Amino acid sequence: MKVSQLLGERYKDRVADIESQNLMTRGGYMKQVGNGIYSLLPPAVRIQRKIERILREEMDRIDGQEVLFPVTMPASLWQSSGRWDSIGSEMLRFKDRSGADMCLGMTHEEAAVHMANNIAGTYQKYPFMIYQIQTKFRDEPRARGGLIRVREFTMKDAYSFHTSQEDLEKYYDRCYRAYERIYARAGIPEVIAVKSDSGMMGGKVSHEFMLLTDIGEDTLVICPECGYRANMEAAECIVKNEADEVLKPLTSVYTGEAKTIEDVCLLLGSKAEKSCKAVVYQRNEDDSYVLIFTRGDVEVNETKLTNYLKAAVHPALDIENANLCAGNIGPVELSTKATVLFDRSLQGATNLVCGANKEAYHFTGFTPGRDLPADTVYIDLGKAQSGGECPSCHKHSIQIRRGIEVGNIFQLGRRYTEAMGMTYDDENGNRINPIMGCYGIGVGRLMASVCEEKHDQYGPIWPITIAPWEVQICALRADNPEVKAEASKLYDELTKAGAEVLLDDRAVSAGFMFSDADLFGCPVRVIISPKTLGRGVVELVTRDKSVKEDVVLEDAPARIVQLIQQLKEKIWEKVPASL
RNA sequence: CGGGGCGUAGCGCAGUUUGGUAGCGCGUUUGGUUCGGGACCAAAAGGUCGUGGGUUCAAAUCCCGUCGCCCCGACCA
Repeated sequence: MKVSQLLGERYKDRVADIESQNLMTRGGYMKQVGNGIYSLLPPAVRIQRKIERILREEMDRIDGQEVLFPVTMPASLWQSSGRWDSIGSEMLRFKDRSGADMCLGMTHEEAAVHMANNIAGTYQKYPFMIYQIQTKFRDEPRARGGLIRVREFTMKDAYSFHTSQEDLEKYYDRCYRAYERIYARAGIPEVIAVKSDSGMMGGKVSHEFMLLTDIGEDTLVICPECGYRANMEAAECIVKNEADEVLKPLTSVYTGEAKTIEDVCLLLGSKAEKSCKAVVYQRNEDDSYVLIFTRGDVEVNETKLTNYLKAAVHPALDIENANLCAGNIGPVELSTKATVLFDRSLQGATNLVCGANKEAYHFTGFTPGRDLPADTVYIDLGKAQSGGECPSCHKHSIQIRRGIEVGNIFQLGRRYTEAMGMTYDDENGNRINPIMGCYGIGVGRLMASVCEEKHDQYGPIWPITIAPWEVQICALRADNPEVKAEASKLYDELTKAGAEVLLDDRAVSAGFMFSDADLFGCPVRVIISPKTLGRGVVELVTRDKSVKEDVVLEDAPARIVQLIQQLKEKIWEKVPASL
């Protein structure tokens, strides 16, 4: 490809806060069409095709069979699993000409079960996995971050079917390994797997693959010592309570206007971790109250709360009513309709400050083990916090980090096969619902994540395995006949040798050409100019500056092909063996 | 869905307070001079001022509606 022919413009000025969005917009990779909806230009499509190729190879390697599900589906398919009603407005629905309800696919468990049903009626077909690479539409309430969080995107989604939990787990591990290979091959071996909350997908075990970065939207809990890694949504919260030797009596103290934890603690000379607070939520379904008592410095993890209650909740809207309950240790009689829960952070705590069930008063000397009923149940509902105890090794302190979710794997169980009546006959002729797993990777998000991880202030530094072109030739002074001829010759020779080459043949100034080249981010750059030709050489540099050398003109094609090979091998060094 | 902001040339913006000939920078086209990190000179093209209505002699500007985009929050497979 010649830059003079390439569709797309590069821009000099910054256009977005998130670097991948900024660089990919400035570099002419994409153009926004609407909120969370983008068109991709040739460089981005080339990257996307290469990522898709890696995905296909790795899915095929774990015995996947590529299929294609429809984007538009009838409501009846989604009604058969119950999700037509359980999924909210993030699924885009519409009616066809006859008035029938339709929707755009946001995931394809239903379609996968529909396809597999009846054609996998005997245990002898199992296990098997089907996957597709296709467009999804999710009507996100708030798209942001360029390709990181969009409404329409390309996704690789895979669905496996098994006759036993053991078999699913074995396959799950293979897929886990395949994912590690995918990220390594795409040039970001830094991606880590974390335990995650399964959310509405159902099922028990699930992992998310995360790229650690400050702009990530997920919060992660990591133990740097033992390797414990979990999404904040799923992370256990363990805080230490050192019991005081002397237990003070429960005493009511006048605290006046002081209401917040900070104010009360300041007034009474206490610390947040020596206090107890109540947080009030309401169930979405009937607005009934849920009170959670936690240690003063511990936040409520709403995901864990939702999972425990098996009901969606929202922070209490009615502030007056909420205040009435908040901060009191004996709220049951105040609000009999409320569900009252005690967080594990209170277990073993002593001499706390807490609300006294009376306006302008607080208790001191509150010791849950003494002052609450003996049968009080303490549940883990807290948000893990930096410095807290690692739930795995129980020795070290956890860290809180941010990450982008670049993929996930779920053990789904029989949730869909049962609901949709998919069965197979086992050895004894019994009809059994197969067990499922599902495995997703967003292609565009992966591309943006690589950009996020691999760039400098001038542009992306694409790993050679997914770079839009492997080599860019910068022909400085393309108006010079000799430069033009040599650049063109090198372009032909490299292309013939199988390299993917971008030739900048425009008669623009050097600075302009180099800036554009930085935005293209090709791993290998060749510079030909009257100056280099005067010495009978071309300049060879890598985008990451690790290689910089002059090469004699006639040796250039061979050396460049060799360098490409070396860069590829470097990527493969970090790719683990497949299972 | 709540709060805030913005829609004027391909891109970025000024002009709106106080109504009166549509502006600037970048980019584009043509010609010339330059030439190793976003060069310079000259000329030119390019806009239903998001959109619908209203007020007015007169609306980018004032009023009402509507659509779209951005940011914060809620939400999120």
